[in-house]
Amino acid sequence: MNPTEIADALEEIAARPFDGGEFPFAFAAAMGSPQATVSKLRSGTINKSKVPGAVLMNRKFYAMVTEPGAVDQGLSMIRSDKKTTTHKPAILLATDGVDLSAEHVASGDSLHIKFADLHHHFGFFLPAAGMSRYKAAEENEVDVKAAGRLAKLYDALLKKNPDWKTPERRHDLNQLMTRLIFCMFAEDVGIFDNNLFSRLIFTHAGDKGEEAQSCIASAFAAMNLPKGQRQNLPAWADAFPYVNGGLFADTLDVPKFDRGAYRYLQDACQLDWQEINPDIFGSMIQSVADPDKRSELGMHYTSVPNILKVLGPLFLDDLDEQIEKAGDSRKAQARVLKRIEGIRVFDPACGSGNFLVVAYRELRAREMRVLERLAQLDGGASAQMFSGVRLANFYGIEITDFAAETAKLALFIAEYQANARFGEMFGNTAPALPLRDGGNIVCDNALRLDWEGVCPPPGENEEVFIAGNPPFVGFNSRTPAQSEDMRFLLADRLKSFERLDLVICWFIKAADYIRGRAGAGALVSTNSIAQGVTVNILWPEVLREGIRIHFAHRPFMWSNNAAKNAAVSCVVVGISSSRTGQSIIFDGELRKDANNINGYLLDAPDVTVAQKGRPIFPLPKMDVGSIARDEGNLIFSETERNQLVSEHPEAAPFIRRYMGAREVAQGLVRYCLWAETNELDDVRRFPPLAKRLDAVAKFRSESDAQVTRDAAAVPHRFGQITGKGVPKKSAILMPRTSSSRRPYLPVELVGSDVVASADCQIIFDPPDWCFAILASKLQWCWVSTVSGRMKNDFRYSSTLCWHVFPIPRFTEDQLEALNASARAILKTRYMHHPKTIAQLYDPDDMPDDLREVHRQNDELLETMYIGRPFRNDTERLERLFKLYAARIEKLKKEEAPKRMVKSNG
DNA sequence: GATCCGACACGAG
DNA sequence: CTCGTGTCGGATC
Repeated sequence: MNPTEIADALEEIAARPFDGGEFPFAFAAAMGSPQATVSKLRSGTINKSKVPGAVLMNRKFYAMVTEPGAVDQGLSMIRSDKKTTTHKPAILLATDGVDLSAEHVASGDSLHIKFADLHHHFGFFLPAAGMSRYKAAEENEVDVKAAGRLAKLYDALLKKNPDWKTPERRHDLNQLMTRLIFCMFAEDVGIFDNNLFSRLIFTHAGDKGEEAQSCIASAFAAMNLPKGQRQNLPAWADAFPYVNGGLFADTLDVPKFDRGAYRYLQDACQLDWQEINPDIFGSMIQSVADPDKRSELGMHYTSVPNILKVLGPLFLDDLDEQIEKAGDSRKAQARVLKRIEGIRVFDPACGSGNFLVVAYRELRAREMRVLERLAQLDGGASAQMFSGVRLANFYGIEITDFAAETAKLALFIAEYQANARFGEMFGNTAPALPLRDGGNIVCDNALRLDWEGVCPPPGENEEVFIAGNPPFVGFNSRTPAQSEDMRFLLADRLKSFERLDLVICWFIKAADYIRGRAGAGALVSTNSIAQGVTVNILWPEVLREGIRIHFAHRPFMWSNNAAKNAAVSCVVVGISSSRTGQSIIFDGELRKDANNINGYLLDAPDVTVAQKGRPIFPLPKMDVGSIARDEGNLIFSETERNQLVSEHPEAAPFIRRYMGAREVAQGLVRYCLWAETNELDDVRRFPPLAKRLDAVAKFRSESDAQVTRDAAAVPHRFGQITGKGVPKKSAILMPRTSSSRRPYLPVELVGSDVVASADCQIIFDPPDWCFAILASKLQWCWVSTVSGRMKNDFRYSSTLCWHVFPIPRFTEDQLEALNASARAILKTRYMHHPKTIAQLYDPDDMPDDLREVHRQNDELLETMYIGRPFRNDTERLERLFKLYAARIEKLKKEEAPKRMVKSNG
């Protein structure tokens, strides 16, 4: 069951006469319980409640039918029932058939409604169906329902007209859908006479819709012809006004309707389309044309607050300031008006147009404010009939046809709604019909297209603002076509880009568009563009020849009203070709003026850190741990290992401790098989091990990767071994992924009997002072700035975090002092045995003595940099980046002569 | 729903 | 060849 089906089922219950004995079971069925489950519920076998008239379904809901007027008592009764604690229903609900009260147990939110309105609140009940709450559904009932009904109509039409499934016909079908939506909207808001469209279609199409095809075709044809030119159309079609405006410009085939499709069309017409939100609705009906995404129901739409994170600092805030400053000056206000009329907004990944819709709406709102102010200033003398904000100033590129069509429609609807408000305010408004020119939405691949062909460069008194939320696609999930697009765009420009996110292409293209002319752009992106290796590759290419980052939102968790938010950390980056204007960094609720915003989205010079496979300071090399590539077969839990060793004590030498990030941070214990290349037969002697080796060989031989298939021949060895794989005496382990909440990185020192997994970086047989550096605040600061991230957590990498970590030249004495400091930290940790690193470094619960020894370590180390401890993290980073930049400069100078020699030789 | 890291293919050097 | 990184995530409490 998806949300719309649940809504429909609840509507049916609400429409039927109330039957108290039946209601809980009907509700269970509406929530998607299969008939068999409902029967068991009815017979009492799985009804956990002992209260008469109440039904409790484990983890789903607890519903009670009460005496008339006793709804709230009923609810508090089941709330306090012990069974509620044991069986954890998601929803509590009590009703007497007139009123209904319900409660969402986890959040405590409650609902008090008339029983007959049950279906209007279906979003609230979704947890009873095992779904999480879907706020979009609660707030935008009409949008969800509309999307659901359109999906059914779409499916029914495709079923009846299989030949329409071809890509060419799909466009026609998509256009048909948007025209139908327009008509349904128009007849509900008064663009058409009340119910004009549905009345005429349902009168003339026959009871079963046998004539729907020709009726709709006639209606559309009429709307595309001025009255008086409709001789060839049936007389009834003359009632339609002339609409035109792109939407109806082309003639269009209409598919055949069968009874089902016809009924779904009727259902859709019955909705009150006046209430739909063009921004959200657009995203929702995108899923209509893509059955795979039906269950998502617009999950990835950008919420209005997130859109405003882009549009606000891009130009709306500036406009507001200008309006504010203009004050009582007629001339200044008129100038603002002029500027608003010259603003063009371009979304190169516009989807169903929600950025454009919001931008349009916001511009209209500001225009209204200015007009209002002007009317006050001159007593209405300058009142104007029409808005100067034209849809033609809104440009979009969208790759999927249905979304592109929807975007055009959404803009029309937004325009209509804005005009209606304009009319309310000023008493006059543009006639809704015929539609004027629409937005310039192009259905094409933005990465292949010359953007200037879509949105011509701004002329005199014009500004273009690029805004949008392009797709984030990591290299693992890219389609071949997307990879091709990246190569097409980037092959000649970037040294390595294959592993970067697709989203960077939009930044490159946006920078190209605005470079050398007045312009600005801002895009939502995954935070990976401001972290890790991407920074040094992407930003030097974007931030050249006058482009700067003029505002940025530091990473925030993606969220919209959808039930299951995409779990991704996002940033917004605004780039501009203008040197003037304050740079601003937004961090959560904070807003901070910046001198310069660099690729890490920090207020710092444009230094970006490049990966280095070897240390560029006097530090030992750090490696990534070894990778088993074994489908788990070379790895043993503690129990498995103990069992093996008790059965085959001679196998013990082949078993070693195996440590990943969890083992380091949380003290888990795992083991792995570890043998030398020539020991395959020695390992095979043990039947349990032989079995595992076979599994490894099988798994590897079926791999897509050549290197892994090759490794099938040595199943007793890890698929990728770093160096010798094991230390002589000791090793420092640094988890590759770790929580960023800890005040220090969870580094650990281990003995020789350990194999590090790829979830750890490892320094083999290190001096102790390395530990002191890795455990320092300075290292933490550096890592928090330059490391890659997973969500918001650190991805430690040797190439960015260690090999390039700036240190001063230490004296022998200083190294000795750091050695001692490292041992002091370790000793303090041991005193808290058996507490794990995760427990010891819990930011809320770090022991005082450990805190103190770390403070001393920091003081010792930092004094070696500048003769005293640093005052704050800003000072730490400044110093580190200065040292880094100087070192890179020096290396370049050393490199240059070498290259000369090479090229001469 | 907050928190915290696993495993591997695949590209880069 | 050897080595390192990313993941509009996922498991787990």
